[in-house]
Amino acid sequence: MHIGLSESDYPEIRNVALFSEVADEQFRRLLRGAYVQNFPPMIELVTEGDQSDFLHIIVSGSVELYSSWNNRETSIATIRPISTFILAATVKDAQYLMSARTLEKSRIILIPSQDVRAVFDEDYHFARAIVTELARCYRSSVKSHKNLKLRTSLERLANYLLRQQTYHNGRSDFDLDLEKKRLASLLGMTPENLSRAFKGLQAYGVLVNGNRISITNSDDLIGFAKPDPLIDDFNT
Amino acid sequence: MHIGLSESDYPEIRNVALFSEVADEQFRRLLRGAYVQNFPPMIELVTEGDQSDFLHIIVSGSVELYSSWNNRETSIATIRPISTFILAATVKDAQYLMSARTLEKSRIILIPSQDVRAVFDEDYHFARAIVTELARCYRSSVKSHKNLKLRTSLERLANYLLRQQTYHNGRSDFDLDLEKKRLASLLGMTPENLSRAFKGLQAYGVLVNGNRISITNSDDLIGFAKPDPLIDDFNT
DNA sequence: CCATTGGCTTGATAAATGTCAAGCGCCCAA
DNA sequence: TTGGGCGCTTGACATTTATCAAGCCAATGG
Repeated sequence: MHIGLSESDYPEIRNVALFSEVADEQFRRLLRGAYVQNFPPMIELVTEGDQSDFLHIIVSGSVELYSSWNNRETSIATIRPISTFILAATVKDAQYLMSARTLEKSRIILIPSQDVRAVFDEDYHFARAIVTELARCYRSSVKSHKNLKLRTSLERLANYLLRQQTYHNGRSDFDLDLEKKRLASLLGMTPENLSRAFKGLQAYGVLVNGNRISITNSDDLIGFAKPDPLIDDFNT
Repeated sequence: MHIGLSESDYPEIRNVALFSEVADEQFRRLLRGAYVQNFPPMIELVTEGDQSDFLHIIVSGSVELYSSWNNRETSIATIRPISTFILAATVKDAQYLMSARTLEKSRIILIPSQDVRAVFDEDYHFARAIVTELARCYRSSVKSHKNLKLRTSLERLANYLLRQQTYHNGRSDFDLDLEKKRLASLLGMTPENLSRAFKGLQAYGVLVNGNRISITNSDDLIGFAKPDPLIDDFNT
């Protein structure tokens, strides 16, 4: 199951922002102890509460970060290539705060956490990249917090759709890349409520047909959703 | 209003975890451009959307981080000495995502963001400390996210009270260190609802008298609140 | 092919939370 | 001293959201 990385994988990993500036020697050291694995869908990669052994990098597929308490479960984020996840636990050498599972067949690189910390200590560019990535994750968590506390579920859905539309280059039609029940959990509501919320957005020109979304009147939807770069932009 | 730092302030600042390991030369450089100011209560120190000019360190008093959207406002955290805030915007050279205001008369040190970034580039220990602090902030934001999505308002209040009790060394009586309306906002509810939530916790041995809280039966309250280190511990 | 499963939707209902209005009590400044 | 403002509480009510039960439909596997 565990397969060492081959040199042919290296260029791809170099493309991950975290590693693009690392000195060659340190880069090789990072990958020397690394594994790459292909996972089927719905495999639990990480369990909250466990000690952080590996930094994970998703190369293809998709991964859901989620968390449980008292028999309830909530989706916290979906991760798509190419990206790392659970970096904070790795740098702090602490317990995972979230669990992670594959949603589809996914290819994941695992780098031993201790190697990440060691290279952090030796390579300035890597340290800089880690700080940038951590700051990005932190800020994105704060945005998510604002989204949850300042908006109703209908507003969260409306803004989610607008973000998806942007992601699809502004097309008026696009497919949801997530099961609706997971989207509901991500947005902090029940699947039943999500169904009703989609109905509620018909009044603002949103048509739903299975996974297909059509936004017939962007201005109308924007008028309702009031998107805000300090909540909805992933890059600020 | 702006007052340069004097050398007598240095030892105090050294105690901030972020600076404890910085080389002396870099430490002096950081503080050379810094200011210290005393602010009255309810002064807006930082406005969301503004560019990050200074890293803030609170030396005494208390500061509320909050955010607004569409005429709604929510409290996100309260910061107490000695601690920094809004570090992520500083290291990313980005816009503030939250506003900050003093709650009481507070003493704040302001270090130009560019100096922070410059010293980060030169001093390894400082870089390490920034990463640790960022990871801590990120993880605390994730905990807060879990708290909001996995728990009802009554459960959030119950766990808040248990955390406060721990902070007060487990005493059965202690004072809230926050106005109730701010606590309500922090916990994601209205002041009216907080009043009723306190009533609802009477059944688990919580007595409220003004700002005074008495927890007459910790086990009972713990049984209801089900505190979880992965949500409620600040140090993991 | 059929039966089963799981995701999704819908309606009815319940629970949680918010809103509005009123009143109490405390603090502070005129 | 007193009047107003503000924080807090309470009650009545509205809205939002969740829960439960049933049914539809598409995908899947025997």
